[in-house]
Amino acid sequence: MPEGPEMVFLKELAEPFVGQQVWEARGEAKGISFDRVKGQVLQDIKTFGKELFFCFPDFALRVHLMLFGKYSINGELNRVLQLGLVFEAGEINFYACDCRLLNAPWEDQYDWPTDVLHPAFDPEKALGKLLRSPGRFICDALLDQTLFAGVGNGLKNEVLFRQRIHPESQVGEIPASELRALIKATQALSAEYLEGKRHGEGEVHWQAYRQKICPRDRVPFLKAKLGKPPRSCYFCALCQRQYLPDW
DNA sequence: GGTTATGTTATTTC
DNA sequence: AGAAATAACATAAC
Repeated sequence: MPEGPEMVFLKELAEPFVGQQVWEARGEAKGISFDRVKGQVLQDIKTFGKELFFCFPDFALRVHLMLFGKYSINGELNRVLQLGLVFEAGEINFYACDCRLLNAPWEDQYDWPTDVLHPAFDPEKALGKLLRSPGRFICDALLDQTLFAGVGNGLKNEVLFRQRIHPESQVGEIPASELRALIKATQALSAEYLEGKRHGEGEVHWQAYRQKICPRDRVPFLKAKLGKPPRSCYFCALCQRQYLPDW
């Protein structure tokens, strides 16, 4: 479920509830006073990276699907309900996820344009932030939500493959032009996946992530846990260049 | 039954 | 104290 484009898509699915009053709020999520939510009018739905926010006048309900999160709109799943909101137009239910209540002014905690899908995402600003840690591996940097909110392990692998960059390349050794292209490709691929969701193309068509053979070189992808902390990387030893210091 | 996994955060360790 | 490693959590598929 949980990379940025999926969350924007979910936001769009839930948009019919905006402007409606919560008829019932329930679930097992700790730290949420469901009494406080009942009767409130949903003002807006926002996303930041992989986080989804149901915005009310004095607070927001934040949902993060983590690894195994599930949701159902106008239906129920056979699991422990974490958060369920019932409106006149229907209901939305969340399971196996992290749900929290954030008190106003909660929006100040987020640097919204850091989200690669935000209209104001600024590739140059991202490049500046990226270069502050020149010694880290690019596979780690791409997953850093303070740099590229919304990028998950799938997008990470895919964009590195597309740009022909080895995951264990050191940020400071990659030419700035390549980094710029990588950042723009990350933004573009996220938008492309969102557009695919909007057109009902269920699953994303991965070229590298979870794939066996490099479609360019017809050789097996290497699969390894790289980075700190280790995360699965799928990459081609032939076409993805590794940038490392000479010595 | 064991391993793996679209992710983050709390706790422990150095 | 603070950085870094480890554990924890939830769930389905192979």
